[in-house]
Amino acid sequence: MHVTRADVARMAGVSTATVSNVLNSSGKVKKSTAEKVMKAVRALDYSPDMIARSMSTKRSMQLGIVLESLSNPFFGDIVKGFENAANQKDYFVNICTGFNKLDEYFDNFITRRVDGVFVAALPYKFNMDRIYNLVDKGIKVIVSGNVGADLEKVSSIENDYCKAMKEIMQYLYELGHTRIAYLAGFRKNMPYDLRIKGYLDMVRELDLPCGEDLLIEGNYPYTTGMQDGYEYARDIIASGKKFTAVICVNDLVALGAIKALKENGYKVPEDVSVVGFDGIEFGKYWEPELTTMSLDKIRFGEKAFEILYGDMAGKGTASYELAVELIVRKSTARCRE
Amino acid sequence: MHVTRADVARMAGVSTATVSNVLNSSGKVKKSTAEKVMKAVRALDYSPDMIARSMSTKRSMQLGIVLESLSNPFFGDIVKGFENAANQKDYFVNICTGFNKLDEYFDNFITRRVDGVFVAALPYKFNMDRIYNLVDKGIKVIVSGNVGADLEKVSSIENDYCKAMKEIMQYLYELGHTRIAYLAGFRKNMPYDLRIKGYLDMVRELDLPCGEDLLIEGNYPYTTGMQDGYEYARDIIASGKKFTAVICVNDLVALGAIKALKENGYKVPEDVSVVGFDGIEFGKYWEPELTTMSLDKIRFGEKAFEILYGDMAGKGTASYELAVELIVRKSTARCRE
DNA sequence: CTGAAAGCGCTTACAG
DNA sequence: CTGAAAGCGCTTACAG
Repeated sequence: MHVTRADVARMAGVSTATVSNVLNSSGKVKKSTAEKVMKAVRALDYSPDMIARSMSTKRSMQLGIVLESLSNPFFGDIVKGFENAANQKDYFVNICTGFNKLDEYFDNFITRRVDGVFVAALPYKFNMDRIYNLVDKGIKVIVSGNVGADLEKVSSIENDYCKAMKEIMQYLYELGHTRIAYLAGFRKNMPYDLRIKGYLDMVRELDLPCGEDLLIEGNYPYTTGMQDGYEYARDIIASGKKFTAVICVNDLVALGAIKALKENGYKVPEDVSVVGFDGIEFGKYWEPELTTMSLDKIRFGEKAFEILYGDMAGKGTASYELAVELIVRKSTARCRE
Repeated sequence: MHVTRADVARMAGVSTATVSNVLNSSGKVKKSTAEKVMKAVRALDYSPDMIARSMSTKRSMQLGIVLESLSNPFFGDIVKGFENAANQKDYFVNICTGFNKLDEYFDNFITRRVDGVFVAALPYKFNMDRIYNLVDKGIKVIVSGNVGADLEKVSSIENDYCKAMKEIMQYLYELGHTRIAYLAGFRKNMPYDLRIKGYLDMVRELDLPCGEDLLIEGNYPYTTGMQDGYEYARDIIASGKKFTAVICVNDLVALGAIKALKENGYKVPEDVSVVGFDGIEFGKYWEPELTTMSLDKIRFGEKAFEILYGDMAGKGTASYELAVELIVRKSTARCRE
């Protein structure tokens, strides 16, 4: 049979309240009593029922993390960082990865009484009102991706992508590149990618001859895998536009783009320099090794949890911006001519 | 305030039992009553409390999936397949990714009353007794990785790696290769990788001149990422052993190995052919494109859930073997000489 | 077809 | 320092 607190209490000759008190180490139980209780716990191989516990405490000790895909190791690392940090504090994390059913997840969060959720999905996938609805129900949330969320209600964690992009542009410019393409993955009017803003700002600031002509927008559903990079690069080559450098919205896109470039007779970096974002491990082994704007993905996940934890502990929402770092490898070089 | 079944019942002018009956669509409620109830549900924006529900039903509708890492997209895809299938049946899945704290997870599964768990971690990481302990507590489990588990107690899902390996060997042999190395990642005496068995069998069957000399064992902690592949390949090159083909325990290792090979002046596939396992997307974009023994990772995750679901539904344990398929690309070629 | 009531296994003031 | 009791929000026989 299933052993409960009552069994333990009976064996130890105390009340269930006392068992609770020792198990939750409230410190208000005499040492000798506590020992009796622990002995019974061990003897019966008793393990507390978290569900019953949640029922009383109104805290499920469950978190949700929602993201579209795990095919990009970038997200895998973020999940890992988040989950490990959460676990340290006795939270379990539910992974929610779906491309088309985010709404269902939000309903589930409410009905399952999760304590908090980390939304790392593409923002165009959901409605901010759904998020606020969670908050109204007492669920803390942290978002990522420049959703333009009300920071009184939800926390946020971002990378300084605008600055990062400017840094890349500056770097490329100093290498002599002026015809710099950007494989953006998203569309210009989508507000959540500050990379686009950084790019456009620099095009103007540096007075680049290409203007906005080399900003290659993405197409619905805006996936950003290797295949997409391959296709975007193939398209821009086919268009006949001239360029000597291409920045990509992430490393996967960059890797796919390099493939297309090579197939079409371009040498990387001799003919065209390529830069990615994310700093996934693969880039280091690519040929040529990928120059990338890297960030600490594990740390990103950990930090997201910390902020969420703070909010759950009553400290209120917070926002944070992670540092990114340009890692120069072999896919970029001085512009020839 | 938080709205409960009692509120709904009051508004609809029925008992809470009736509300339950319509919400669980037991079909024993008059249509007109059900409509009254649903109207109240909507009016109050009521959502059921799964925790309270679990409390009565003794089912948490939570699953666990444990794996070491998400850095390899191979696992990301498996998680995705598993999670999506689980979600279809109203299960939430807890992701448990830790390299060193598997035991904690097992305790948590019990205390949190998960209904089932999918253990996709390296078997040397845990003790089978811990798994059986879960089963004794009523938690269904499915394992992967040839743990030599008692199939009366737990389900299993495997790939036919032994056969797959033999197929690769045969393929390479027909291409004229006889000095075929295997970067095994694990040690020979570890029982859970049937690839090793397949390799050794074929070495004998084909009467290969290398004997066991080209079986390169892994070192603790037996990680199998690109860095590892890079190092294993570097080591075998340094050893001076002659080989014309190398099979790798997974694609990541293969990709790292190719990098090391190239750096040391070997051309792939002209000088040495390389084959991986898994069929992750990256291989397709590599240079050269990677020949690999591929399997449907999403399907793998889905199938694992199906089996677990069957067990949870009382159908008992089951075991399943997934088909794998050799995808020949550009990293393998006829042996010259 | 519907309702009263017991029960699921905890926690937490409150009394003593 | 310890215990009796109410409460958390559901489900499920069982009566009617």
